Amino acid sequence: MVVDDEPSIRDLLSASLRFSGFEVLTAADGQEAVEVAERASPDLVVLDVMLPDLDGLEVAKRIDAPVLFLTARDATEDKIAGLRVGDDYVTKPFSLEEVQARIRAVLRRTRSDGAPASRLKVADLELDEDAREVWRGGRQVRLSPTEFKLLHYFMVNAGRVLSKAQILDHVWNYDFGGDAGVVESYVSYLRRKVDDVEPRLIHTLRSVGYVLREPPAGQ
Amino acid sequence: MVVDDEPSIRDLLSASLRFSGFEVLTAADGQEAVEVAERASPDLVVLDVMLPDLDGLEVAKRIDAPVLFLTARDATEDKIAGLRVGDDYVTKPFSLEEVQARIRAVLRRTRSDGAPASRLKVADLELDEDAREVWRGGRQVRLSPTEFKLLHYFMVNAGRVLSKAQILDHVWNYDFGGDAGVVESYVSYLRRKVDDVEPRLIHTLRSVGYVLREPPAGQ
DNA sequence: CAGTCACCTGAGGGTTAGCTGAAGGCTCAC
DNA sequence: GTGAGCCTTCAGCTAACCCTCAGGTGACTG
Repeated sequence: MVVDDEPSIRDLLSASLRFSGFEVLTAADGQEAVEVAERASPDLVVLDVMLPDLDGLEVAKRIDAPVLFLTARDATEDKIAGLRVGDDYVTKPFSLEEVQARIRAVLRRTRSDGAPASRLKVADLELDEDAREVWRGGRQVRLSPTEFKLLHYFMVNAGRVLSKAQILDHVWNYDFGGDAGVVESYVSYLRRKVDDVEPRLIHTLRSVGYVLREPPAGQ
Repeated sequence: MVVDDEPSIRDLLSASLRFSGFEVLTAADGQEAVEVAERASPDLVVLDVMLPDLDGLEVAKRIDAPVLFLTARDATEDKIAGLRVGDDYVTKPFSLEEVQARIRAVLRRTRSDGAPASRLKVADLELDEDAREVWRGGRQVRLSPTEFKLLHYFMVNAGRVLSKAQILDHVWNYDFGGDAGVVESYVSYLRRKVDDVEPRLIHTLRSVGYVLREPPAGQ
């Protein structure tokens, strides 16, 4: 369930989550959130701390589900200190990558703790979401936060061609005004750090976008 | 079993304990506590001394399980003098680290006393929960209470990345209003005391958090 | 084959997260 | 009351990081 009074944020999040295969309900204020949660008992609630009626933390108390808070970058520390175990938060403006990563982490933690081990793998390139570690051919590689988010987005969508606009929308904050040049820069960084050996995994499709995949045998 | 009339405390504790792998029942007052305990015979009861109906000590008498009392910081001494062998207490406001440490200690004492040895170990860093002693590379290190709680939290979660918010929520008291700067200070203290030799075990993940782990061979 | 366009990448500046020394206030023991 | 140890805040500093820009390179087009 997504709870935010701003329609643009609500739509952004719910569209992105639906696309990723989640079932999504929405609510525009605290009152509605509590009611919907009671009827539908969602697995997780994405909840803006600043709501027109009730305080987000108050809403969280009345809901029996883990919560991912959305908060302004400044007003955080003190208030969020009150979050329960299992909850988490993301500061606005966020990127969709960030929100989805946190959602998955919370669900993984909450849900039956037996299995997870969140490891993505493409050829000899491996990424551990929990430990935030990346390996190429057995060698560990250190990535900056943005590099990590970008590589993660590539690996989740391995084999799929991603346009620079798509990448910008998912990996960078939703209010980022800059141009696509920054994507080129970061692809360059990633190539140097994790794609400097054969087989090359990050491929450019001129005037279309990028794709991460293992090249076919005869190439 | 967690017994407290304040829902927020009840939720905080039961969520935290479930997350750590305990099975948790709850009760909101003394009457309910006695009933539930009779049916379910819990291994241990976390019990608020101040309950709306019965006195916590009265409840404890009627329950056949070790008890961890929750008490206000002041009203302690005289009252708690009445606790039985095997029981223990924690003053409000507590930190989750504290409560879990005491719970484990009580269970260890109560349960078949064959196998305690509560020693955590990561690389050449060792921590004894009972003795509250810490060694690095054979040399004993003196830690303040907060330093010890922080290191303990790190070691219990060795290999897992912990955000400053998570650390704040577990190691500091639940009503601590301060900001995350204090975590940085304490990490700094810990580094000086227990992580001033190779291999470094406490690692910073910029804008993510900290992790305690043995660095991989190739780095 | 020349011109154009998309992309690559090195360099540089502004910004921010985190580290740490210092200082003030608190508690507790003596 | 006094001192020691402890907790917390704060500010200056550093290093890492993010983004921009511009020159260069290779690919496609006419």
